[in-house]
Amino acid sequence: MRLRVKSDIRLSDAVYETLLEAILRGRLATGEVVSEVALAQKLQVSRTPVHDALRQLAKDGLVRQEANRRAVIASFTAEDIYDIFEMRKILEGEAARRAATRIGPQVLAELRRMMGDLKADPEAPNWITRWADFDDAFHSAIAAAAGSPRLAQDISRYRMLHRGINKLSTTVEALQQAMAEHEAILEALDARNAKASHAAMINHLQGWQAYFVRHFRK
Amino acid sequence: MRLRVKSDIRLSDAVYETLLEAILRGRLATGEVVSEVALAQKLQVSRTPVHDALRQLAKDGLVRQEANRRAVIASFTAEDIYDIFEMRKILEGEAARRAATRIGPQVLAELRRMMGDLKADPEAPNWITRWADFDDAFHSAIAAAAGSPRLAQDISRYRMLHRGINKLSTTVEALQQAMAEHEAILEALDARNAKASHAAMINHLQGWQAYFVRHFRK
DNA sequence: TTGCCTTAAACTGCATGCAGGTTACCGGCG
DNA sequence: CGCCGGTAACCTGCATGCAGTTTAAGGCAA
Repeated sequence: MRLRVKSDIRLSDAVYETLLEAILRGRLATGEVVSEVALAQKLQVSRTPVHDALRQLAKDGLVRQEANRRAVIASFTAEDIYDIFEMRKILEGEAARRAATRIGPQVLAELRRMMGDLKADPEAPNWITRWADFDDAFHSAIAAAAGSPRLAQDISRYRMLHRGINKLSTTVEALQQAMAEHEAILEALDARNAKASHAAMINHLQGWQAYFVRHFRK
Repeated sequence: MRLRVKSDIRLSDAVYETLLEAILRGRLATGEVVSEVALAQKLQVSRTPVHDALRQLAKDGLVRQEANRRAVIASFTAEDIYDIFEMRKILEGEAARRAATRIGPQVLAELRRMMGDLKADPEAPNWITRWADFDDAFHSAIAAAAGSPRLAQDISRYRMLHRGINKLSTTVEALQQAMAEHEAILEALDARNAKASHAAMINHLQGWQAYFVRHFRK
């Protein structure tokens, strides 16, 4: 692990970003215990900014940190996963509803283009990575288009939590299924149909929710 | 201001609680700049736990804290207030919907009792304080009854933000109006009518949203 | 007076030392 | 062989010193 200093002024922010990415990419496994001292050594900083960063991550729900004990990368029960998806359905469902009458045509076109590329080349070697990028762009764009900064931020938080636990290997079939659901959402947005957009998004997330809860293994 | 040491192990948690309460009670005004040094002296602790607490509050959105600058108690624009209520409508509306088929009769009865007490004695000297307690119990109970820990937590966060900016003196008339709306929600819950509960909650918050945005003064 | 510039005081972020509390290893006992 | 207890290493939370930045006060010019 290596410190990534973007344009952060505070060292503690850089540490936060670094640890966040490490967790989301699975380089820090769920349930793993990490000590401030060890992280500080790895990142070549003192314990202070590491301590700060861990407290921020604890507030995000990505780390559990009890007093006087080392931090533990959060692990989730099946109930947690279910609950996180419940929140995504509430928040992203509402975002889709609002985005239907607000999302810009050029954003829509860009999403269509990305999806078309993916569908056109299902055998590409980095297909899954590209799909993840598309998924990210797709959900972020809808969240942003809803026009509420706090809604977008909360959606981002729950998608982050989701990625933090996304260790199970999703099959290509599941992704193809998700793709079809994305397409349905895009169509509803294109038609500026708020109700249909809402329903399509809920349906999409419900499918993933069932999939994740079913394939959940500690 | 005085440090309240509940059963917190960490000093920084105690400082967090203390500052949180100070902000929510208006003892730290919005826009006020506070220095870690000054707070540390007031609370008789070193700067370290104060620093920690301020970063947590920043993550809650109650404090703005740029690098190398003193912390500023968050102030909100009219758009912020509108946005916070949008989130409350989304989250608490959904909570009411779910609570309709889940809330326990004894909880419902307790809420009814509190409301009855308030209605019976509208001239009590501490009526407004008691109303605030009731409002808190009311919304918290519904949030809890929805059965999603994360939904409850997010609702709590936005209600906290709301209280943080609730500096304008609400009139007794407005509270009476809110009381009637609460009654409507209770009736819908009592009837186990999810749709009506949802609508009543949204209606209630919409009323407050309009009220707050209208009476907003920097 | 008003505005600007200089400069000293004040403040934050980070490193580090210390005082507890926690963890883990190891030997002894059952 | 497993379990327990003691002890030593380790770790966290807090205090404090330092370096670099921000803030604010005072003086000078217009």
